[in-house]
Amino acid sequence: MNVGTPTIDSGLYSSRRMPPVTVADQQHFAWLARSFGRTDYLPLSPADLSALTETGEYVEKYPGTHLFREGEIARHAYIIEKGEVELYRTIGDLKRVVTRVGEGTVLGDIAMFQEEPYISSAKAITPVRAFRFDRDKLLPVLVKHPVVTLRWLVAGLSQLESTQRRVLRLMHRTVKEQVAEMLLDDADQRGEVHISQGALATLLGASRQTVNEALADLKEAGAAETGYRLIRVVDREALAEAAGH
Amino acid sequence: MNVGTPTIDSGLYSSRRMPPVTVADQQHFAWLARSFGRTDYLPLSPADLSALTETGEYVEKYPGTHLFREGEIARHAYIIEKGEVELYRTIGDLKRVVTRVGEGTVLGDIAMFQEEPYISSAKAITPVRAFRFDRDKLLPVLVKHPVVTLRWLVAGLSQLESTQRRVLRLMHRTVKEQVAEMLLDDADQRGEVHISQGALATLLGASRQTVNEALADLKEAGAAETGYRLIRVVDREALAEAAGH
DNA sequence: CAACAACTGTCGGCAAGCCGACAAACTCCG
DNA sequence: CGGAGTTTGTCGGCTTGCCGACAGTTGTTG
Repeated sequence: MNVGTPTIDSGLYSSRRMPPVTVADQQHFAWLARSFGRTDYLPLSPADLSALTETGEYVEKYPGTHLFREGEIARHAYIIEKGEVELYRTIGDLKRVVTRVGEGTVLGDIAMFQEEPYISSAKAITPVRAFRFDRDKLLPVLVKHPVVTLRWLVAGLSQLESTQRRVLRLMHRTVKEQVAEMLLDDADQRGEVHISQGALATLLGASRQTVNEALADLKEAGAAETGYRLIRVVDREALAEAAGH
Repeated sequence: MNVGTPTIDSGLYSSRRMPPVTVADQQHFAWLARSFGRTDYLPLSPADLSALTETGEYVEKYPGTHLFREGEIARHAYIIEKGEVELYRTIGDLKRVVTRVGEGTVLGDIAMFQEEPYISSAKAITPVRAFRFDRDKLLPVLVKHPVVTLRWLVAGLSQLESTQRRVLRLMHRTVKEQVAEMLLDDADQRGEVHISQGALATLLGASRQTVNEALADLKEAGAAETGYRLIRVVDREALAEAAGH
């Protein structure tokens, strides 16, 4: 989503008593700034950013491992720098996927701020690199840096909006329409989506067979192609058509 | 359409010259504080609260009138003090209900913070009294009062959580289960829900007929009773049973 | 390279739910 | 009181999508 927003605040690295700023630092700062919403709005100050980097540390996760699990007391929030994470809840012995998220998404903050158990589990799908905020360090910093808090707020609210949109996307629509729209939304630069049809079905709350049938229709219409754990967008026009504009 | 919508400024809180603190003030403060999440967590200071009261004013809305409409540039956010508001979006010529909300809910903040058009329309269902925040006044106050911002953040995030829950509630469940759960969640002290079956159907994304059939089942099971624009919970146990625990 | 696990593709039977239609009941208001 | 508008209750026909089953394909691992 935030892809292609290369807004590096020029005056950012001229700050005072900081250690020499490396290229890695610059990338890190720019990335942190981007992650909290649009950069042209209430930009984060260098002080804001460096304060944030001291509220936690980077963690790396292999596919299949958990960032956190449902029920654990939330002491950390995460922001994904690279990779893909699946959020799910277990109800009874059923696993229900809440959503899949990628680069720039903030995770676990809901529970962390309220110091309650995590509402869902977060599992790495691909290799994941994420910044882990420490609650006890973060709160004082947020109180001292209101602009960062405001940014966080905006980021949280836009996530709320996209979830509301997802509600509407689920309601009143056939699986074929949902699949088409999902492909339009989630295809990468090459027009590919790397996901198994089963996982896609879980995301949409449909059965694997029905998703497969929908994909067969889309293939026949020349809108998409499928492979092993792969769906490729061939004709965006046709997909939009199938999604109902 | 907004004919006869009285925008009443309470006049109570026009300060800057430090007015005496009245009983009404205290009630107002307590209510504002409650609305932004749990009070035992990072409590709002009196200074925080009085700062907030100067960032907007009260408005009153008759049933059927709009607090704001989809597409208007968002310059205000609202917090409902009394009454019920329906959030909906129009897609094509279809009206889709996003949600219904009541006392304590914050509205329109997503769009306001980003200074973008409102994403959905907000219409009063019952007589509504709400506090309307003014963007231009609010932002400076938030920057100066980080704790308030943090509270706002927590409020926003818990709304995100309830929306996520709603996604799960919609998926994989029959209309009967959804109706039962909705009744359990939304019944008032007398165990009554005042809503037409048609409106309930729109909320759940189902047809009126199917909802009616589900209610007939629940009636037969002795779990609920129905009347004109009214559903009464008779047996919570049985309802929970029908909802799938 | 062989065996296994995961994934894709397809079929038929069955249930949930939508739609149009219509009668009966209820509210509101002059 | 009476009529208009809204809401409830119910029917049958039809579509979507779920489920179980199974065969074929692709990737992985020892």
